[in-house]
Amino acid sequence: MPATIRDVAKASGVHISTVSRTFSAPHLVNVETRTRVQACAEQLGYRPNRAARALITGRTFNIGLIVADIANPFFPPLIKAAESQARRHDHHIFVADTNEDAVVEEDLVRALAKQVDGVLLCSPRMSNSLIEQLSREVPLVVVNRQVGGIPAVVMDVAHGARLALEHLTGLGHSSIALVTGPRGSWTSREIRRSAQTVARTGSFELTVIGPNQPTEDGGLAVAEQVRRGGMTAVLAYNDLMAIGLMEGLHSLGLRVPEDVSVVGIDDITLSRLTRPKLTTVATPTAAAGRAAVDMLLAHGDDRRTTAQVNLRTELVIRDSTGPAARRQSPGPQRHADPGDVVATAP
Amino acid sequence: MPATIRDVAKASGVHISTVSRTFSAPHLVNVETRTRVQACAEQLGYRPNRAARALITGRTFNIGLIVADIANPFFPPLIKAAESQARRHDHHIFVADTNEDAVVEEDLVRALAKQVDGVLLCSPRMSNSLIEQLSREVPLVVVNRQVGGIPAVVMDVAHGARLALEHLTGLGHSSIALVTGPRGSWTSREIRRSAQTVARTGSFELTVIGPNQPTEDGGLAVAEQVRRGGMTAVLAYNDLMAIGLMEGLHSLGLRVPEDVSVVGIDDITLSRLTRPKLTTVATPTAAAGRAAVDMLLAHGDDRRTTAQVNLRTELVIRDSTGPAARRQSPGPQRHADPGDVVATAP
DNA sequence: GACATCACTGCAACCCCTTGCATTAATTGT
DNA sequence: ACAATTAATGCAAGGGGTTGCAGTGATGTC
Repeated sequence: MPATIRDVAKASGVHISTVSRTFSAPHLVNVETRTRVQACAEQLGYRPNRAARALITGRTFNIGLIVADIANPFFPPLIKAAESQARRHDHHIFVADTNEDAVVEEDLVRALAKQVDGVLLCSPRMSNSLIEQLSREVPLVVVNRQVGGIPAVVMDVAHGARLALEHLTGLGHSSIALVTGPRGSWTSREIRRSAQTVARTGSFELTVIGPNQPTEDGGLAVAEQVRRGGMTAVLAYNDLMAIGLMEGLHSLGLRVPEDVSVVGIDDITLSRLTRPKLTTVATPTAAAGRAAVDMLLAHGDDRRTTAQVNLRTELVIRDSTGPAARRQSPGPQRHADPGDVVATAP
Repeated sequence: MPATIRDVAKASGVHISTVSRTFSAPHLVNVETRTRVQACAEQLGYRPNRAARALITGRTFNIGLIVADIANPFFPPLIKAAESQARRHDHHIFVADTNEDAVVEEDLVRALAKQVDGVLLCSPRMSNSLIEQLSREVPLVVVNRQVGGIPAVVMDVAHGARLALEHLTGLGHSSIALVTGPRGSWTSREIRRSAQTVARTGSFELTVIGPNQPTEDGGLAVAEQVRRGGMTAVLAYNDLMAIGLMEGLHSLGLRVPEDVSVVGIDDITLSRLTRPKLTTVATPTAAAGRAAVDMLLAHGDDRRTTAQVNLRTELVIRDSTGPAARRQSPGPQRHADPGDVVATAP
């Protein structure tokens, strides 16, 4: 039904190649012809078929962006940043949501493959080998993951976790729970690895709880375990879980931070609105989105560019952490009076 | 670099049409040949090029979904519902974000046009005529908008606004502000139209403030105007604005609901976490997502299906509304003790 | 044993567009 | 005035697939 290049050619009495050039290389066609062709095209409502064009040129000017859960406030800033960076290079971003499902994830990469110039795989849940295989089908940049020689943007959550734990031990906590994320999450493994390393110093006892759903419900679900285990502090895989956990603790009659201190990771905007405000490890999500787009686009021009971008995280101390209970400390200590106290990573 | 159908044909010694059938109509090819072809394909890492296939078949099994702001928690439930409904029909959803920009919106529809079987246009900001024009380039379903004969899914926010205002007048408010949304928003116009109709009964005075950015900042920005105007109640275009407004009022020293009552629209999850919890008009976002996908897919099979789906909204009374100030009422009245009181629309 | 039927497979046109090359006409240089 | 450019356009071969039609051999029917 929509007009094709042939219709326009017929209407304006020129060969289709002339119509084609009118749109993709206007300087090659005489100004008179060009205006006539444009007029016909306009009147017929003709638009070049981008899919057909891409079939030949190999460029779509689209970028796919796959996230584990679009409802997680962690992602929007990343997506927005990627979008504006992409727009700067005349590209569009298509977002797809995997629902934390590795199978859906694979499916989506394949669905996007030939419709985009490359895919940004954010916090993927699938296996390394599958990622490597897919990277042979479509240019890939992974975010929050390290796999083989694939371009990656990672955040040093390991360091963030260390900062968080040191903050907690500094407050006198000696029994700390680590609430991990979903199976397949590289970030979760990194955090765990880092936490176990820190724990090996012997300054506190670490209890690992997981894997869990990385949502508020997931956090809420472990509240009971934390209570039973008698831990006085918790580091959660992300803010959403930390917030859910705080709710759960509250409904169990435990106060935060008087009875239990809670630290999240991500620093989503919501973490500033909870009561108490959440202490958390801030991750540079916008920077990650920009960097990922840049890597993908650069990777097209010259091969072998920077294979990995590392971004630093920092600890944002708010009100959900305080001195360990059962100590002679004079009650909850409040940080971050008007603004936030930020301990920058080295 | 990736293998094409020709490579597989050569490797397995058959014609490309046989390879094609092996993947798109396996029952038409002999089981021996088929397995041989599949083996070759597997070994070469061949995947049918979906873009090329779509060029002929006209079907991509993808659906585009365009939203005004992916960071607005209003959208994720809609997106998720659309996704699961789409998956049920073997389709994938690609989401694009317009940043509340009508020009970007148009651009994105065109970018998606030939990569998808249709586009769900959620809360569009562009003009009716442009929407009609675009609908000739790609099948369209609009959500939260009525335009010409284009399939639409709308929510009766007009009724919701009426419920909210009646709730407020019932509490004795006689000076109410309506904080509208962005220019170009059909929903905002509907709310305004409805509010003005209700106001014409003379039971209260309505002050319209807007247009505004439909974000927390947008809400925060009008707090001062509300204070100066002396309104005792506000109906905001959406929850995000209502929440921003509450913050703004708080920092101006006004209490909610004692000094000012606030009602939002959407019932995003966040509205249950604020303090006080937000009274709001709940919109059936998930149902809208499902309905939109259904309409798009049905529209393909037989023409002239239901041209419009209307969804009902309801008022959820929480803690951000109370009796009007400067009355002899005995202080803030609390509704919704453990659960929420829901006043269903007729 | 002649003929219709059937299961496979190949052929070639086509989807919509781009692009290297050839062709033609107009312009420039000397 | 004639060769050499240059500008504008047409031609046709793709890009990676699908699909109606025809051809092949084998099987079934009576």
